Amino acid sequence: MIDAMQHQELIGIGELAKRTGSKVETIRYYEHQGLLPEPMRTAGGHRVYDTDGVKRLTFIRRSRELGFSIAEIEQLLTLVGHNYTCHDIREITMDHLETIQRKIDDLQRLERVLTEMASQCSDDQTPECPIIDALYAQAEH
Amino acid sequence: MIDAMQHQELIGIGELAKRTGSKVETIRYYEHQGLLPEPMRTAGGHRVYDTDGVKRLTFIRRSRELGFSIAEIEQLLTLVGHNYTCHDIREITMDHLETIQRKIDDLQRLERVLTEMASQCSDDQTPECPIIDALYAQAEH
DNA sequence: TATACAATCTGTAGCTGCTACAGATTCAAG
DNA sequence: CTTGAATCTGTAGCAGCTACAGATTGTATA
Repeated sequence: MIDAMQHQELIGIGELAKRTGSKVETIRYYEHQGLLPEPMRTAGGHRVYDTDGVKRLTFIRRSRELGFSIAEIEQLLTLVGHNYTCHDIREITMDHLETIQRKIDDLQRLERVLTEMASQCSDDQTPECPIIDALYAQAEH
Repeated sequence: MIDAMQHQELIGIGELAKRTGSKVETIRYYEHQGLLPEPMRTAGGHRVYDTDGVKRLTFIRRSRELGFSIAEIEQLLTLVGHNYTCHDIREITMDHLETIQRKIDDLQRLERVLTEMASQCSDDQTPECPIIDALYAQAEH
């Protein structure tokens, strides 16, 4: 039992930031948002983290890199802490995937319209520009 | 000369919003940001717009729909007001296009990674999930 | 004309996900 | 013990709106 409380490496917020590729302010922000629990403190009030802190923040950072929102990460972390199934997790992931695909579709539409517009430009020194004309035009439908 | 100052239809901010598909608050926001000039007022202080207002706001709204930022729209409007060439306008458009293409690339990378992850899920009721494993894993490089 | 109700007014706070200060304190090394 | 780096709290800023609150104005009907 006492052996179970093994020596844990304790680190400050700067070291945590370095190990997870975060910024110190971002860590405090996550704490404030409830993504990270309030850590232990030194006598002077500085935050102290153990390896659990590193793991949790790594999870958060990787999730953010994959475009999950703070709210989605909260969901994931809550599930992970309670009882989750692979099915639950996959569902959240698939929802997120749909959001991303919608964004891609939207941007590709913009890309097509802008490319088409630019292709009609003379690209010379005259003040006649089909792009400007198009922007002033009322939306047709 | 006097004939040049023809009867202009004057409308309130609500009607302007309706005609351009904006919200009233958005119009005031654009004014505050300097995209729209300060309009005339009634004796009581309500904003009054003419057809120029409609045209300018239409321009802004169409530009926003195409993803141009407020700053880019300011550039475009300044050019349009001064002396612009088709070349100038096309350049701003091409810059914007590049930004959009970068975003598409980023999102497509996410899409690939997430699809790959989800494909490895058993999608069943067990608490073993390759997505969670991947999120906890340290980034390799 | 009186009244009611809609529209508009200004100003401020909230959203997302951080980032960047300021000014005070604490920690660690020499 | 001193110095300088790290950390502390709290607040404001970024984009592009949106959403109030509380006061005023405009307009249509009785």
